[in-house]
Amino acid sequence: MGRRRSVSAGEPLIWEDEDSLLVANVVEGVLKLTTSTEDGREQIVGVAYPSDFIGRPFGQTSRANVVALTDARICVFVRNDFDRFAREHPGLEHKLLERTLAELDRTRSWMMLLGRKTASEKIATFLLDMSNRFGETGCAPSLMPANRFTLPFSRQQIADLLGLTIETVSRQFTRLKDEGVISLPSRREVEVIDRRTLVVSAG
Amino acid sequence: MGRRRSVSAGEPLIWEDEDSLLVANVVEGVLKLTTSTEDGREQIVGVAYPSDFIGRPFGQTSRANVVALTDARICVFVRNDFDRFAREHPGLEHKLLERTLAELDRTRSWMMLLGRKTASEKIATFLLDMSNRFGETGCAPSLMPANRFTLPFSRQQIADLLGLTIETVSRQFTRLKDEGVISLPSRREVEVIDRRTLVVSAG
DNA sequence: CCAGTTTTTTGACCGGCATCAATGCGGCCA
DNA sequence: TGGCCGCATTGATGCCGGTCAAAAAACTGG
Repeated sequence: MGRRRSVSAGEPLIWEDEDSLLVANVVEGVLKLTTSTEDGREQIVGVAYPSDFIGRPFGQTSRANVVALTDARICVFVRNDFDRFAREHPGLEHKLLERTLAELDRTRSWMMLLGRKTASEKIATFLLDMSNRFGETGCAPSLMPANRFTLPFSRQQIADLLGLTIETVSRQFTRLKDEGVISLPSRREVEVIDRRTLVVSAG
Repeated sequence: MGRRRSVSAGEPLIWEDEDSLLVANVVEGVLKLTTSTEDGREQIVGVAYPSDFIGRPFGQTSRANVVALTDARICVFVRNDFDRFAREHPGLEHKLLERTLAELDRTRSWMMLLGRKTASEKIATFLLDMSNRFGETGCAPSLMPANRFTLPFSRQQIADLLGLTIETVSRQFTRLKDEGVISLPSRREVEVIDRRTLVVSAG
């Protein structure tokens, strides 16, 4: 009953389709969920990776914008269909509940970062987070964090994720590079050289 | 199957009880969920009001601390019992899912506040939030925000909620008082005089 | 009602991050 | 290959909010 769809990097997802709201599952790629103030300040409030669920079932509509960070493939459902199907299949609802609870946990730990951490702590936490996220590929999940990975974010997006400005993000990156903690083979690539220092300075 | 329990203001909830984890429903009162760094910085990541669910069902354990802000009554369940019961009663799981999704929405909009709003915007947003929250008493829910209410938070707790220091919170309060936007009959009481200004400055 | 304690307010000062501005770099296409 | 455009880096400066310190106000128990 789901319809496959491709979205290319930078493309926003519109959640109305033939006058019915949608929900979706991420099959491949990375997407961002953002909210913004009227004067244009933006905050990334969530990041959706493969197997993550996006959209808002059951009545309410969250007004988060969804934009693909990389080329992505998603599996779209008409919300009313999904709602009905979910109610008839408790196993599905249970899985969705577990995911939502896990997402809430992650979101709450991110609140700690936004409210209380310094710029350098934010960057360190972010890099470790990325490292763990992209280490899950291959064999045992999350046991081996990746020492080298490609960021799905631009500098501006990292800033929007961490509640900083692009300049501060850039300065922190070059500082870590100068201190030999990381190296930056290219704009989007990071290599973690001194993980211990990163862990300590993550706060 | 739930066991009633009273907690007095300031008392932390311990989630282990006879070597089994717990979950609970708030019956009366207000509680805070916090996380903190090793060096003592604290962030309130959630506030639980009557009818809210607290704790972490299904396997995972979130290491948020729960402390009662006011004297409170809660209804406690042994987690394993709750998990089993929930799986056998899809209606309950559905309700819990709806609540969790709503909580996730609220948490995400709080991320915007933490990451991108200024101190005065944070305070204005907070006051409007409180006003709406405590206006729901009586007749039609959330239609009439309260112009006068009692905060369940100390200044320090407001700071921990907004990602500020107690001094900044205090200064913002006195500024709003001096500008005639609010009045402060006592430490914990607030009267909103100029709601429009508050709405505008909430960002 | 008063001494003692905690919470809040106020003040002086400072620093981290934002802001504004300019330069550098890489990718893309003609 | 060269020129352009968007993104990223670097630099100079300023301000908001944090820090440190002290005074004031509000609770507490005797």
